[in-house]
Amino acid sequence: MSSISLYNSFSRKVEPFRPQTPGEVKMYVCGVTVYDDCHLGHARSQMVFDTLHRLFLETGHVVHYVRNITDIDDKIIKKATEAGVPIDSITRTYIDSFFRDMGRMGILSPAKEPRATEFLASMVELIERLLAGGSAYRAGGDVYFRVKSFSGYGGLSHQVLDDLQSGARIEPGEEKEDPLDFVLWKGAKPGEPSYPAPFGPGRPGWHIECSAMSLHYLGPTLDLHGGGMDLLFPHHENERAQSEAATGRTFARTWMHNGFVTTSQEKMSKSLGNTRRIRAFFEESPFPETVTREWLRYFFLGTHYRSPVDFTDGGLASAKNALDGLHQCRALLLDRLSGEDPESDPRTGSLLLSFMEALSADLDTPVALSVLHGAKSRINPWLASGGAGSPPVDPREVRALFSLAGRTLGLLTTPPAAWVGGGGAGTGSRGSELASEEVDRLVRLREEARKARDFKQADALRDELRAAGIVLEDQPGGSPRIRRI
RNA sequence: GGCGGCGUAGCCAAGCGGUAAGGCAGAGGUCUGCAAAACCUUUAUACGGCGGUUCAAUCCCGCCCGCCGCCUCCA
Repeated sequence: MSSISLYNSFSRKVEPFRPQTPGEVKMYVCGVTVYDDCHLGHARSQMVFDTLHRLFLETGHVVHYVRNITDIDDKIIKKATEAGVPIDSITRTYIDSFFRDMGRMGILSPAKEPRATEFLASMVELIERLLAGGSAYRAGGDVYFRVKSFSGYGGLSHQVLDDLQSGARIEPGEEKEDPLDFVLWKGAKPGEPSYPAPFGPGRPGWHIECSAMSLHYLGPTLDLHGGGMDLLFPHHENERAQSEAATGRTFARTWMHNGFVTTSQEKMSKSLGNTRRIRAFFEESPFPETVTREWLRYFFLGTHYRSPVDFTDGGLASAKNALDGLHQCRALLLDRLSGEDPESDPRTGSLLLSFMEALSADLDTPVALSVLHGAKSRINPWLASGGAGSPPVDPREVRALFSLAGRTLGLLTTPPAAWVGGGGAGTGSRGSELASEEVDRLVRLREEARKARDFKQADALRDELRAAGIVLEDQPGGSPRIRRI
């Protein structure tokens, strides 16, 4: 099995991935702040790390995967206040929404999904350690991290302190020693929700939860820490500073950051108001959930994780059509091989090897997909001939490859009978306005016309259905296949 | 201003020193009453521009042009 190499944001190089304990991976990925539904940016990020998670599992690693849920945050408080409801009614709503979205996308659950509210004590303890060590100080009711006390600051995001200095600001009401310093604990103002702490009631700063939770579950040194590119600075830089200041150990050996999803080439973000929600994508999809899931996954996996992906109808249509071809091939293949036990399929072979090599090379999913297509074009002629002669590649290896794609990429898992081809040119689909009884009636009429060789009438009926979003595909014997677009 | 990324066929997208993977769309064909679907074949003297290094550059270096991101909450 080829070894896995990954791009490390810290060194800015692709390096062999070597966990502290061979065969065991401690990975921590930043989850979401639960004040709104997740958008496609979150979808891609979670999908990238899900793929990595699956790759580790496939290569026999034990994976200690932790993904946090931020349920203490100013935006949550603001939303709750505006709605006049308790904070936990907001967080409960969006935690549910988050889990529903992850489920829809087929994201494998991490081993642990801690929430910030469950780790207040650990955070307080960590802050006290920093205070005791001189890395933090109290000012007003707040506690700040003293950035200048950590010599490696800026090392992760490759920022120079002086350059950062010029952009940093002190908000009104803050009493920082230095504009660069960031808050570890925010003292509560009158009327604000708060948690007790030795240094006064308040709430934790944004970064401290990740330090506390990862330390708790995974110890001082992570093998891998991931998140979106936008978390590199300041979030990850600050996490690293406070963690290393507290433990004196390397916080993360490998840092991974995924690229953005854009619309009209612009970053999709809540502040720009150009987001597209995951739930909306699924709810508006003309396809069943598992089909939509594969569709979205294929779309994102078609671009390397560090590059931006522009979310367009054209790209979506292309992804759906490409997937259709793979599914078609798989359906024929499974049918052909139905008498043979998949358990006896080969475990090795050049196809399987190329696929794994692609994934192992810094998660090169586009190349992995091309391996799938390559297998398809080699096996198709044999399949089309009804399995005559000797196949150009071992069909059982192709079956094994498709199954491998299912385990690692979450693709080609929908049963052939449940796959829905076609369409995909944009979501927000219309669906058909025709009731199925009406469709059946028109199809029957057309069949009668065809039998009578009244093709003019038959074609008119077909056109009518087509206009209503129903495409008919005649089959050799029997009734036509009905496809909704 | 500081730091970083990107620019490859109509569109999307790999490759990153040895002479351009893959997908979508298009074209032609097989099949079909005709279609659709499926299948087969086909589609870049060439990688933003100009210099340089090299036996050899899309891949390395420099400059230029264009686009994007981080530096503030953000996956």
